[in-house]
Amino acid sequence: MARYNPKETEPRWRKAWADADVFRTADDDPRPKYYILEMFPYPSGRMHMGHVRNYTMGDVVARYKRAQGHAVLHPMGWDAFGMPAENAAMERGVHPKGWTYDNIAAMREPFKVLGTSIDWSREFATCDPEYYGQQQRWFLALLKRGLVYRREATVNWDPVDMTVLANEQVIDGRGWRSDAIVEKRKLTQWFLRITDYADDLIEGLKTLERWPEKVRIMQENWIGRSQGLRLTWKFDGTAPAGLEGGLEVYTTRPDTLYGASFLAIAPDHPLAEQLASDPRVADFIKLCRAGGTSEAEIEGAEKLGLDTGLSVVHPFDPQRKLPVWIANFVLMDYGTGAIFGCPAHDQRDLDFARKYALPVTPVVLPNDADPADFKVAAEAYVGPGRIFNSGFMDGMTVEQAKAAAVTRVEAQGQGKGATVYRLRDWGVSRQRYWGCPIPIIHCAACGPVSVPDEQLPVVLPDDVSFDVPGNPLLRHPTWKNVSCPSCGADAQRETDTLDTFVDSSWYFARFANPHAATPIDKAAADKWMPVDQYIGGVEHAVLHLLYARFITRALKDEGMLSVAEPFDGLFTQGMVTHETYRRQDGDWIEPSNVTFETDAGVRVARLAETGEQITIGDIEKMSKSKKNVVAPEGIFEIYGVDAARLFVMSDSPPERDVEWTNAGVEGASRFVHRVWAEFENQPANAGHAFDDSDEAALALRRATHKLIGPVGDSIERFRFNSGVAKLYEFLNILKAYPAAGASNAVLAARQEALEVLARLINPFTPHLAEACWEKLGMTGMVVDADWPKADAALAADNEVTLPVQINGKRRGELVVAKGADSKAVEALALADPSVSVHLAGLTVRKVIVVQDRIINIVAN
RNA sequence: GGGGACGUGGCGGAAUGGUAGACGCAGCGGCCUUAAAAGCCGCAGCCGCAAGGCGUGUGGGUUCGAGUCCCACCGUCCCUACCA
Repeated sequence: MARYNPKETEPRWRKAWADADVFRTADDDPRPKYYILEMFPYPSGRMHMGHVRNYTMGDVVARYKRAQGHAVLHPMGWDAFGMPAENAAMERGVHPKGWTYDNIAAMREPFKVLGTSIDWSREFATCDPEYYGQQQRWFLALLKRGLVYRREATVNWDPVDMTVLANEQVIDGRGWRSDAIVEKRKLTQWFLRITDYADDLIEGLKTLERWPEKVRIMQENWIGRSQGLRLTWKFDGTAPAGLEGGLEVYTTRPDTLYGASFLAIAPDHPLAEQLASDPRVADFIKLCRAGGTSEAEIEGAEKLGLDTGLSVVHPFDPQRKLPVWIANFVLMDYGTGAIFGCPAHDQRDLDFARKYALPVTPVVLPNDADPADFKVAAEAYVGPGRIFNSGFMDGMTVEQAKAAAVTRVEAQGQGKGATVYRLRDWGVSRQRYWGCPIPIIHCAACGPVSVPDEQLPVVLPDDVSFDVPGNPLLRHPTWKNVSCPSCGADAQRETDTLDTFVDSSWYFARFANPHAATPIDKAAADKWMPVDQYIGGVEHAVLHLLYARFITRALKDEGMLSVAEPFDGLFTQGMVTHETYRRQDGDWIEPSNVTFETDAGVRVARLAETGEQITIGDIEKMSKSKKNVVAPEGIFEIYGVDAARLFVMSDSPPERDVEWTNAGVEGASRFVHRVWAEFENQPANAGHAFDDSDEAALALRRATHKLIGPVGDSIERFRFNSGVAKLYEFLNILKAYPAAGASNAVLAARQEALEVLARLINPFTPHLAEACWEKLGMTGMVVDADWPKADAALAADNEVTLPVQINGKRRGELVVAKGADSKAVEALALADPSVSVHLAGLTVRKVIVVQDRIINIVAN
């Protein structure tokens, strides 16, 4: 009997699928559509286990939906712009374009080997001019709509690499690559007006019922809507230039206005900069900017302040004057960059007030506190209570006082109730080569002018050098020199490129027709959008998933799309982890160099070559730096693709991390071989001559029909590990009815079981499923077969085993007909000897019979 | 500081409020084999010879019945943050 040989079998079926072009999706397919998408990968050049897990998950669903009769769209592309290509260029002298396309070519192969049911005819990379050219087109459309603008902004500037860094790329105040101390610089940058959609993006979350609650909460917090008051404080005496109207602050606690003891402005507030002609102020601002931005530094940062000498008048009590300070903890880019400090009811303000001996006046009295001796010591009181020491607000609740204060301020013309968001507009300019060029021409006379439609795409020049840091586009001899589309004068192209998150914020809509002459083929997008199921890592919970939602809404308003939300269902999968190994000197060791032995029950790891004992470390995300990476290709080679797919789907719930282990994939491989053995053992002419009077045959048929529902269910509910467990369980049952020496009735039942099994394993192990289907002599390929339908009569039990409990403790069990009458069951239970033994000396108070479930006897 | 998730055997994990530990890994015993590997059959929460008892982080509560629901606490992990 031939052992299953995945190395021979798997490529044969991939070829059969490709030859029959089974995964090509037609736009005019009349069946109900199902669009499944995995977050497209960055083409690093290597497939990793995370990809295997991500794409297998999507493929399981895709193949299942296909079998269920859907027209499934399952496309694939490459998120191909970005820094690694430029880093490679700088480090190795290769061209980013060549490097990227080589990587794509290198990764396409293992992705195809994975056997996913992808329509490769729709493949594209974001660095294809055809793609980014269309991106430029909609960028200009949004510019025209007023959703794109330019302004000066403070950025993280790496003086060695000569580029802007994202906040995430600044580690302890230094550039993550150059290790240079990052400077704050003011640069003119392009922004997308995502804040225009802040409310829509929050409201839209409510419609995303098939998104994880966690992601919705993260987005809501990120957008950070708060209700408050913008309030202008008039200066006491002469106001500084430009601030004759006063100094505007934002607060969410207008109820505590009577507790205000100072105003504070951010070090980069215009007023602070105006005062910087005073060297004391200039020095202080410098001191504030020196502070790091790391978590630890912010946590431990001391509150620093400088009294400007200016003072303002309290809006409710003109007799009271408050000093204006510059404080390091006030941020310019939230609210108005200025606050009023109420130390009694805000911890930061309290810390500041204690340090600089400013007054602390409690104005909120906790409900059970005595006004005579309520004091705020080291901790600010932020709870509910009644307002006191507050003139017209005395006696109000916090909520009442907030409303009253806003009304009074508005009546005085000194401010307005306001909604403020934490969300900022999206800065999309990058001083980088390997990105989508921003299609703008700067003209001395006309200002920034859009590149005319007929001149699109603005294509990146290939002849660039990376031998000096900085943006090669800026020093390219000719590329940026053009004439102004508006007046014809000499002008310069914008040399900044777009943030790569722009590229990934609309690709899903482009898949509907990747070669359309407009950004989005509306008819095709109307057919396929929204994505029914999106799958990816939770690390994109805020950035990518928020940007994609924003761009979708913006493009809808532009008339390019009909849907407001791009992803109807979202699933965030866990990571693939592996044990780590280190030598005594701390060097990380690759798993392939480690051997194991068991010494007195303890696992000991040794270096393969030398036998040197090494330390088994934590289980962590596979990463190059810790060398705990297992390459999928090597696993495919040894165990076959199906075993690898099966293992990543079976070992852990998909939203949790899965630990890659050799033993685990070996277990999956054993299952593959055992399944095959059952098909091999089945005689060719078994047929479907069912004889339900044969008890064994009937039992097997029941098991078969009981399997179908739960496996499908596990896929629908993203409980793949449970579904796989059901399949394992079923195989164990099937093995109890061997073909050798079986009756015709059992052989027929086995035949049915195998025909069902081949279709149920197909989403998980598609190559094996084809081989099994072929072995059974079925026509066509299993990839085109329908999902099996369970016979309800066979799937339902006709008898049930009921546990009998006495006072909640299990004391026996009872086999009765399904749906048996409660009274009869109760009598049987009480009469059962194993039960009555435990009832001796007790009085039965009550008997609960839950039909077909359980019997509980209450006795004492 | 704010928000969220999770806590079940040696391990990964199952379990619409209804027999806790499915399934897999590791382990143990047996068969096969000259032997090993592979494969196959079986055992297996803990204590106990057994009868039986105890068991889902801890303590309470709701319920005929709680891993599951509620409250408090402990622990672990993740996200976020001088956000006014």
